[in-house]
This record gives sequence, structure tokens and C-alpha cells, in this order.
Amino acid sequence: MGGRKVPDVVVRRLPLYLRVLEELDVEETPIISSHELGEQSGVTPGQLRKDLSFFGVFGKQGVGYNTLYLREELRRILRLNQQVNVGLVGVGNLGMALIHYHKPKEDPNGIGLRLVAAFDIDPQKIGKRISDVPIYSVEKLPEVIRQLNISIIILAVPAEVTEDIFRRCIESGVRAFLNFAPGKLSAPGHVRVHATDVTLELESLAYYR
Amino acid sequence: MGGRKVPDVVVRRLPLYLRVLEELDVEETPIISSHELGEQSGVTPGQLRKDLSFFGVFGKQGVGYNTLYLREELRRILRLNQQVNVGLVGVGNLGMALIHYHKPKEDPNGIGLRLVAAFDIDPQKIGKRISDVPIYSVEKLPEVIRQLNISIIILAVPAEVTEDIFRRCIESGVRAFLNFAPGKLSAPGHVRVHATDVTLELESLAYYR
DNA sequence: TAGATTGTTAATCGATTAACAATC
DNA sequence: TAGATTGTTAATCGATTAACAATC
Repeated sequence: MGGRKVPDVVVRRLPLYLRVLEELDVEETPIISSHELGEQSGVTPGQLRKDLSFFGVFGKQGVGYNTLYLREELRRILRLNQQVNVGLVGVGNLGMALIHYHKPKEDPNGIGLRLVAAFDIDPQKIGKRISDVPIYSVEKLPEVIRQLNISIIILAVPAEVTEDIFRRCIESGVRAFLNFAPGKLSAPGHVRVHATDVTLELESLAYYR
Repeated sequence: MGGRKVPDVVVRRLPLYLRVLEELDVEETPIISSHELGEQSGVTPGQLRKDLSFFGVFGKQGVGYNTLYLREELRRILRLNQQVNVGLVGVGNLGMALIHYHKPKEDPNGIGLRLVAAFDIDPQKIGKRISDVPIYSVEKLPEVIRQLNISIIILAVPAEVTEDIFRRCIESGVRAFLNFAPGKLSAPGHVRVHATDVTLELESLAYYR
């Protein structure tokens, strides 16, 4: 377990399972079957079990999965059982939306994703705080990334400057990015980029409309 | 051609090819090979040719693809060779970002995606225009969808109301959606939903960081 | 014990890649 | 014609689904 490489499609489904488990009332549903958890996550029971099997054994035959236990195990697998510091570059409309969208985690232990810093070039914005998130100068990227131990960067800057900022973040040791600018970022092998490209989404939708 | 059903992965790559072709200078590159177009799109030459073969024959053996012709054919296949009217529900920060992001298409013929209407419940916003896009009351959704012939709706509203607005749009005949709210929308078979779920993206990134 | 449900293996399905005949 | 590159078929790869022995 943990040894073989896990397919990316599998990793991407784990947060889905975790979300369903987190929405569940543990008092009400202390145990859940692959049938029910699969149903609520939109996958087949078999696929759910197969996915989990990449990481170990979490259920009891004839019984099901302990809701609380599986939840914690998924957090551990996703490395969300610790504080994961996220930085946001670009405090335009999109950046603002992301800051407001981010609920500083209702979790009591302060565990999981945490937006700890935003970056912009606008002197009007630098030094301010929005929803408790401090805004730094983009110049301070390397410094702040290290000081605050930021491991994920969200890129919400204009397309023209994305590549440059991307490069600078990599140099500061960041290996995980969520990019909202159109176009592919060329990344070294150990760097992971998840992207959201609105134009591509809309254009493929046009086919189906 | 056109008969068999085309895999979704293929449809989703077409806008990528189209983008590369649109960025190309036709004077400079009147003809392009599958090798070069594939390279620039991030796919193998074989995959590019396979993808295109679902829709017909577009190249010349021993030569390559006519840049201008393939561009137009891809637009036709994606149904972007006509004005495609898009509506946006929710003019918060995200909605604003999307409005500003949308360049009303530098295309001379006014062809392709066009954001023609936004909707909100805030009386302060209703009746105004942002970047030329008029803001209507959400109450007017059915009416405006029909009048402006809107075929794609972007959902940028809070999670709690997304399902409801989604339903109302479907009732008004919309069959293609881009959803930014977290959570799965349950849609009838003929309705297509592409989704961007920031939390899921970040949580799966945590695994790779 | 009988019933239920997991974990896992084998079968199926679908997508990608390799290879090459067709042909410009 | 010789060289190049397409369109397409066959081989491979990977992911999903079906099925069932293990076992709670």
C-alpha cells in the first residue's frame, strides 16, 4: 500500500468522497456502505471500493465503513490532516471572489486548506487585508512563500504575466498550482498544475448546446 | 462521419486545437502538419489525426492541413461559426471577473461566444451595464433567455441557490451550463454541465504538493 | 448460522499509441 | 519519381465494471 503509483483519476475522486463524508451527520450515519457513499458521490460501489483499495483497507466485510474513520483516513491520504497553506497571486475580481469564497475552515483544529496570503502589484491594495487575508507585494513572493510555508499557489493574474509569476513561485519551491489563466504552463516534471480555462469550457459546451 | 458518437475527451480537445490555430499567423503558416499542431497543442500527432478523423477528412497526404480551412472547420464542428449567446447568473466578484475577462471577440463578424446578459437579485445592479453587458433581474431569466436566444448559462451564484436557478434555466430551454458552485447538479440526460470546483481542485493538489 | 458487504481478481470497455498503406 | 504526411487499422495500455471468495 502506498507503493504503487495511484492513477490521477483516482486521486481526483478522493476529495469528492471526503466532501460527502464531511456533510454526513456522524451520529445519524456512523457506518456507511460503499453502495450509499458511492451513490452520494456519483460513482458505482465497485469503483469506490477499487479507489480506496489503492491506499489500504478501510472497511469491515459485512458491515461497511466507519464514517469518522474513513473521513480521517481520506484527510491523511490527501495530506489535509495538517494545515496546508495556500497563496493567491492576483487580487482582481477573480482573486477577490476566491478570497471571499474561502471559508477559513469551520474545522476546530485549524486543519486543512488555509488561504494565508494574497499578492498583487497595486500599491493601493498592498498592506491591506481582505477577509483577514493580508495582501503583499508580488516582489515579496519568495520571502513570504518561505516564511508562511506556502505549498500551493493559485494563479489569478492576467495571462501575460502568468508564466513569469509561475516561474518565480517554482524557484521559491512551490510544486502545486491552480491556474485560472488561459493557456498551458510548461512545468518541470515534479510540478503539478491544475487548470481552469473558462474559454475552453465554454467552447466545448457550444458543441453540446 | 458525424454519425458515430464522439467521445467527450475528443470534443474537449478541439477548442485547444482551435486556439493554437487562431494564434497562428496564416501568412506565415498557411499549412501546418499534425506534428506541429500536435506539438503546440500538447498532444501526439497521431492523437490529433485520430481526433479529427471522427469528424471527416481535413488534410492532404504528404502536405498537411490548410490552417485557415481547419480553423473554420473546427469552428463549424464546435458550432462556433455563428453567434453563441451566453448568459451569466450572479454578478458578485466572480461574475464581475467573468464579465471583464470576456473580450467581446475581436472577430470581425461577431461570430462565436458572446456574453449578452447578466442576472442578479441586487436592485443596485439591475439595469446597469458592466463592460457593455446589461444586468437584468433574476426574475426575468425565462423572458430574457428567450428574447436573446441564450443557449449557454454560466452559474456564478452562491451554492445555496444554484440548484434552483439551474432548474429555472432548464425550464426555459437552456441545455448547456458552466457551474462554478461546489457540488454536483442533478441534470436530465439532455442537459450538459461543465463544472469548476475550486475546493476539489485544491484538495487534490494537496496530495501532490 | 445466515445475511451482508468488503477487498480483489478477472472480464470488459474505451482511449491512446504504433504502424503503415494510401496518396498528394 | 521520391519524400512527406495523412487517414485508418491493429496493438497496446489503462480504467471501469462484474463477479465472487473472504469474512464480519
